[in-house]
Amino acid sequence: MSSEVTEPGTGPTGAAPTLSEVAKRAGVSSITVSRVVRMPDLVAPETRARVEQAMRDLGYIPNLVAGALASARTNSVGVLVPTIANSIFADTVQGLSDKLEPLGFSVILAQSRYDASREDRMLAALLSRRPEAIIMVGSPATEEGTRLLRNARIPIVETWDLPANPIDAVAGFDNYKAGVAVAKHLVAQGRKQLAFIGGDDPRGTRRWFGFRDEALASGLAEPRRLILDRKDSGSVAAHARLPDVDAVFAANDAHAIGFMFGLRKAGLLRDGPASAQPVAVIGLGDLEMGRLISPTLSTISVHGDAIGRTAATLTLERGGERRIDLGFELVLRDSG
Amino acid sequence: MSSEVTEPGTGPTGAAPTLSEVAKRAGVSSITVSRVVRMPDLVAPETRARVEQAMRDLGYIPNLVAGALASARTNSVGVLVPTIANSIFADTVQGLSDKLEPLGFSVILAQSRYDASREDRMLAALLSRRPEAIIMVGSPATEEGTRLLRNARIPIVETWDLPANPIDAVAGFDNYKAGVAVAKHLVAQGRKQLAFIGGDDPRGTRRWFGFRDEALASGLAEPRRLILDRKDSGSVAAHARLPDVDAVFAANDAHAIGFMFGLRKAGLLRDGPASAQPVAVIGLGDLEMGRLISPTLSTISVHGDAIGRTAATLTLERGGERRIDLGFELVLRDSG
DNA sequence: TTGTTTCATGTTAGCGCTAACATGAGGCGA
DNA sequence: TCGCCTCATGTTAGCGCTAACATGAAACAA
Repeated sequence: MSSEVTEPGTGPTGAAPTLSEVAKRAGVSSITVSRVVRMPDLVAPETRARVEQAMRDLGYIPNLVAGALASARTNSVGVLVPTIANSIFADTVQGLSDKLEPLGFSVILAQSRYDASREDRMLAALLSRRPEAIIMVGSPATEEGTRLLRNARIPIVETWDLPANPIDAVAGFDNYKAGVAVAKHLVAQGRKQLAFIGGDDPRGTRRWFGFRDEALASGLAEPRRLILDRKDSGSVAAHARLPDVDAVFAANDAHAIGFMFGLRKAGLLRDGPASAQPVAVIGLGDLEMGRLISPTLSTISVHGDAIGRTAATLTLERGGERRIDLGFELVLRDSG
Repeated sequence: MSSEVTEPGTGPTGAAPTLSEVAKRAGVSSITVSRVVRMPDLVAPETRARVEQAMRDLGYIPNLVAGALASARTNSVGVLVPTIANSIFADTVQGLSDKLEPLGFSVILAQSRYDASREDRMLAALLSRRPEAIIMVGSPATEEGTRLLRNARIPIVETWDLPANPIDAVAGFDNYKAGVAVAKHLVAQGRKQLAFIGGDDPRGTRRWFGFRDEALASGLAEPRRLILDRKDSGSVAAHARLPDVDAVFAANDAHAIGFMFGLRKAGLLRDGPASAQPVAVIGLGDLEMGRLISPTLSTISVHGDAIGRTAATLTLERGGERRIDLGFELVLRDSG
C-alpha cells in the first residue's frame, strides 16, 4: 500500500493519468478500477483500498468523455434560455441545476438571445454533445428547431409556457390567462384606458393577447401596446408615450418598476393603496424588489425556480404526467 | 445524388446515425465525411455535395463526445459560480458565453452555492468532463480545490477578485479598494457612524476590510458589520439593528435598496440629494434598478459582463497579461 | 520523358472507457 | 465427494470519431 505521491496529475507523458495507469499501479485490471469508481460495492475491500490509494497517488480524475462514449450515457442535460442575465430565467436554471447536479448530471448552458437562427444553431450544438435531455424556455422558434428536437429521441421539456402541441413534456403556466387575469382585475377596479408594455417575444405576446381580449370582452377600447426593447430604460419614459392611460400591465417587474419611476417623476404615483393610484401598474415575475419599493408592486407571481425543478423532474422520469401547469398568482399590493 | 428522405434520425437500429452510415450512403470513407464536417475546403465540391445530401437524408448530427475523445479537444469550458440566480454573476456568465458560443465552445455550468465542499465536488465534476478551461467566480475555498485546478493543466480564470496568488489568470477588481473608496467618500461627506451590511463570502469580506481599515485610518470608530443571509429580506429590517448609524455600505445593490426601504419606513429617506440624507447609502453592482428608485442609489459600479468577456478571452489566449484589473467606479447619485 | 508536387481520398490505429461475457477460487448442501 | 452457486476479478471487443500516415491520379517543370 504505497503512499508515495508522485508528481500529481503527471503520467509518464505529462498527460492526465488514465484508468489503466491506475490499474497498473494498483496491480489490477482496468475494469476493477472502473468498478471502484462506479460500483465500489462489487470490489473487495482490500482491493478497493489499494485502487483508491493508486488513484490518490496519481491524482486520477475519471474521463467522463470516454466513459460517455463507451456507455452511451453522458450524464448531461442541455439547457437553452433566451438569456441568462434575466433573473427570472436564472431562477429556473438554478432550480433545475440544484436538482440535477447532486445526481451527477452536468448542465450545458446555451443562450438564444431571442434570435431564432442562433436558437437553431445552439440546439444543434447541444444535441451534438448528446445530452440525455433538453430543457428550454419556450418552444423552438422554427420548424427546423422543432424537427431537431423531435428526432432527438430524448426527453424535451418546454418551460414558461403551455404550448398546444408540445414536443414532449411541459412545465409552465398559461401566459394568455395571466393577461386575462390582469385585465379582469383592472376592469373590476374601474380602470378604463389600459395599456401593455413589454417585449414581443412569444410569451409576452401571449400575455398581450389575453390582456387585450379580456379588455375588449369587457367593453373597453383596445388597450395600447408599447413594445420595448430588452433594456429597461425605455420603460421610464414610457408614460410620456401613453397619455390618458389609467392602468398598465408590464410584461415583467423590471419594466413595471421603471414605469413607476416615470410616474413618480410625473407626480402620478401615491404612497397610498391601489385605489388611490391615478395609474395602476401590474408587473409579472414577483421580484423581491417589488416588495421593497413604494408603493409596493402588484404583480403576477411566477415561481421560476419551481419551473426549473419541475422540468428537471420531467427530465428524469419518462412516465407520468408530461404537462405540468404550475400556475401563477395575482399578488395585489399597492400599485394597482 | 439521392434526395429521398428516410425516417430522419433513424438508422437501421433506431439509433442516431453515425459518420460511417453517412459515409456508406454517400459512397465515401468515414474520414471524408469527417472532413466535410470540419474542413469542407479539403473536399472536392461534388463529393462534398454528395456527403451533405447524405447527412441531410439521414438527419445526421455529429457526435462531439466521440470527436472529443478522438481529438483530445472537447470544445467546452467549465464555469463555476456561487449561484446563477444573482444578476451580477448571471451577467458574467452571459458575457463569457456570448464570447465562447460563436467559437464553438459549450459552457458547462456548475454552482457552488457558497458551499466549500460542494465547490470541490463541482470542480471535480467539471474536470472529469475535460473542459479546455475553467472560469470561476472567486478562488477555490479549499486547498483541495486549489490542488485540483493547479494540476489540471488547462487555463484557469479566477474572476470578481484579484487574488494575491492566482492559480493562473485573473479578471476582476480590487474588492478591498472598493471598500476603501466608499469609506473615503463617506468620510469626506462628514459621516461619522459607518456600518457595513452584506454577506460574509470572501469578496464581501474583502470589501468590509477595506471599508473598516479606511474608516479607522480616518479616525472614526470601527464601523459596525451586519452579516445578512442571502435573502434580501433581512436588509429591510437592518436599520432597526443599526441605530445611530449615519452611513451604510451595502455589499450589493439589492441589500442597499432593501435597506433604503427600511429607511423610508422610518422616515429617514429624503428625495433630495445626498447631502440631505440623514443616512447615506452606497451599494455595489449598479443594478438598473438603482437608477429608477428615489432617491437614486449611489453605488460601486462593476461590469459583470466585461468580467465575463475578459475571462473568456483569457481562456483562449495563453500568452499576454494574465492579470486584468477591470476596476470599479464609484457612481454618486442621491442616496449617499 | 521523369521526377516532383499538389490534390483528393483512403487506411490504420487508437482515444479512455465500459458492457457483456468469461474465469477461477472458495463455500456448501446432499 | 460432486455439482452448483456466489463472489471477485479478468478478457475481449467496440463506442464514434480523428490524427497521422498512405495512396494514386493529375499537373507540371526541366
